[in-house]
Amino acid sequence: MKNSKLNYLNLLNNIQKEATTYLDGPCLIVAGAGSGKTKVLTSRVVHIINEKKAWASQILCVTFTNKAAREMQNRIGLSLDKNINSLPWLGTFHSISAKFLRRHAKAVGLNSNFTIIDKDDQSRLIKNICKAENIDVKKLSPKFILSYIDKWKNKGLLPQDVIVAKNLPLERAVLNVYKFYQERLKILNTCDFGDLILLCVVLFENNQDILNLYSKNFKYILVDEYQDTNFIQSKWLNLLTKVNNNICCVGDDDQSIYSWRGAEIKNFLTFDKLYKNSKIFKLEQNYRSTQNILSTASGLISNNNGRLGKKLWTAGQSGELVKLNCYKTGRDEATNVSDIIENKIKKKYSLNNVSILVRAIFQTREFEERFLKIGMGYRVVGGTKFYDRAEVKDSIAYLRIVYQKNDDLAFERIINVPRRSIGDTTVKLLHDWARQNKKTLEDAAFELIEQNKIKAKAKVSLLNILNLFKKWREDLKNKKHFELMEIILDESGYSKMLKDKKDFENEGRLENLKELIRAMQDFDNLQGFLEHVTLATSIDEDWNGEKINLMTIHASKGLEFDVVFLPGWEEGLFPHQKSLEEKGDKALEEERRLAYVGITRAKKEAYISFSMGRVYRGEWLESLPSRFIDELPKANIEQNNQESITKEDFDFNQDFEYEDGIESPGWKRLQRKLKNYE
DNA sequence: TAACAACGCTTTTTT
DNA sequence: AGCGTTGTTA
Repeated sequence: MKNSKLNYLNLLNNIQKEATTYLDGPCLIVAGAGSGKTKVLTSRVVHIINEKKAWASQILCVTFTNKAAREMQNRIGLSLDKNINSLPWLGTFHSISAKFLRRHAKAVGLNSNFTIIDKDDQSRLIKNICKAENIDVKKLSPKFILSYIDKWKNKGLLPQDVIVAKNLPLERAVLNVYKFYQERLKILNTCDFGDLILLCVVLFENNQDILNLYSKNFKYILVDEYQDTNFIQSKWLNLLTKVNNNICCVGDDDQSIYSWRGAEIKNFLTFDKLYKNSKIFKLEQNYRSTQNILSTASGLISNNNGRLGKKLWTAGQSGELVKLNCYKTGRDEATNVSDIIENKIKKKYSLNNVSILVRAIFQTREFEERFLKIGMGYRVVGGTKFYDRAEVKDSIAYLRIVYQKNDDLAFERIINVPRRSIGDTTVKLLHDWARQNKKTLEDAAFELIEQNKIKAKAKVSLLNILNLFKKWREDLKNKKHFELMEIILDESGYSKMLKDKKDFENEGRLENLKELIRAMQDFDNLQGFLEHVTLATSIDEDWNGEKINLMTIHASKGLEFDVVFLPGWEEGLFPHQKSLEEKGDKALEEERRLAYVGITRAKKEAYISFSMGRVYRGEWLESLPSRFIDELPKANIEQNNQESITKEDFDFNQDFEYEDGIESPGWKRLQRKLKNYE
């Protein structure tokens, strides 16, 4: 044990060691990209426990993604005694909040088995409200309403707290919907993402005893990615810090990229105002990237104003120059990137350590098409999530309604899937009654059947499915949750529906459901599983196999790769037009930080590229290189002559199919493969 | 109620 | 261009 104790401190540089061992009182660690912030955070936890300053259960550790949480959990587990291998209070803001709320649900008007709803459900609920209130969704779109609600929640405002100026009728209308929305959520015993955090704050503010319980318990609070917290999260933290005043926040102002989600960099920049006598540490030695990569990133970010300011340096090698390539079309870009990977990268690095980082997720498509064509393995991190697939969502909706009978959104989703002749008219009937009586759809169903208000055919099937719900709820008591899933899929006729419709896709759908049942076995109970489903991030998906990674730059935060490709550096795409239109200069700086995050993901090699035009929304658009390209320091960049790229394209005969002109290794391999099939 | 056509919106980023 | 929603017809 002595050994491990020495070990974790010896692995740190001086400033990291200071930051790790400074335990008492608030502190802010400004940690540049690749400066070992996760290492410091985990070492801190280990140090607190080793020094017997607190038990594992007295440490609250908040991260932004489940992946980050898991990684920390692993690292901490490795460095501690066998008998303490996990922190019960390590997780994302959302997962920890859910834990608080389940324990004290009654205090905020919920039942402890509340369900958490996602964007889809939110949207459906808003649509229902609009329908009932005769609001024209074309004039006031659910998306618009939701963005407002989100914004208000991030600022800690429930409907009664929102003040709208008289001359803003639109906002008043939205507020009106917000009121109904919150009311409905309560009746359905559900919360949305925003509620998880906001309701915790409400809980703590209205129940000093509960707040005291926790703020006394948490002797140490650690927060990762602090630059991306929003107002309500910062308040959440502040409340919990009340008794012990030991909060340690880690972050990097240059990596603040979530302002559109309500993140307030102000939290980070004014940390010392909120927490008096706080200590600030700056980690500036970078252990990740070569000097050239680092200088490129630094040069770029130096164009931003209002930075806290830090100078990243490395003791490592200067490495290769950062490559800057120009292509004629988006397709050329994809082709050439795949060729570079084939010719050079693949020989030196594992594909898992190669990543293509894009501004917007649709950009991955061009690359996917290329990789499919040449048979190169890839994974899209953050594309459609497994749990977003229709059949998976349907199955989960069954579980939800069984678990929690108030979940109207689940009820509505599956009541006529598979078809049971419970059509729109019947559902509307249920809706109207439920709304008038402030009850749920299931209550409405029972009541209206009683009153004989439902047509014979629908009535029979409705009774039938309601009985099944009842039976499954019984099953839940004495069967495993994944066994229940099989029973439901069988008895509801869902499996049969998929099997009967014999098209090619349904095979895959059945496979997905098998996978779903398998995935459920990783969880102890239904509640744990359902919570995972909604709070899981897209980044949580498979990391097995030798594959190139494709993802947005946002999704890449906190990750690192040997080689990074950054395509699509064109005005309008990066920096993105929409963001500039909405927020102007502020947005430009955030876009620049995004570029900075992208470059600093690279350990050994970085390739930046742009194309002179690409197909956008079905039509060809000429484009200009991104202004960020001009901001890259020339000394660290190798700019490739675009002539050599374009010439090749002019050479091949236009009569051929486009791809016939390509003689890349990947293309040749594909040809070989096709031959082998013949 | 299912099949099909017409329309219109999309693509910024996500816990 | 491609998808999902809405409207029309049998």
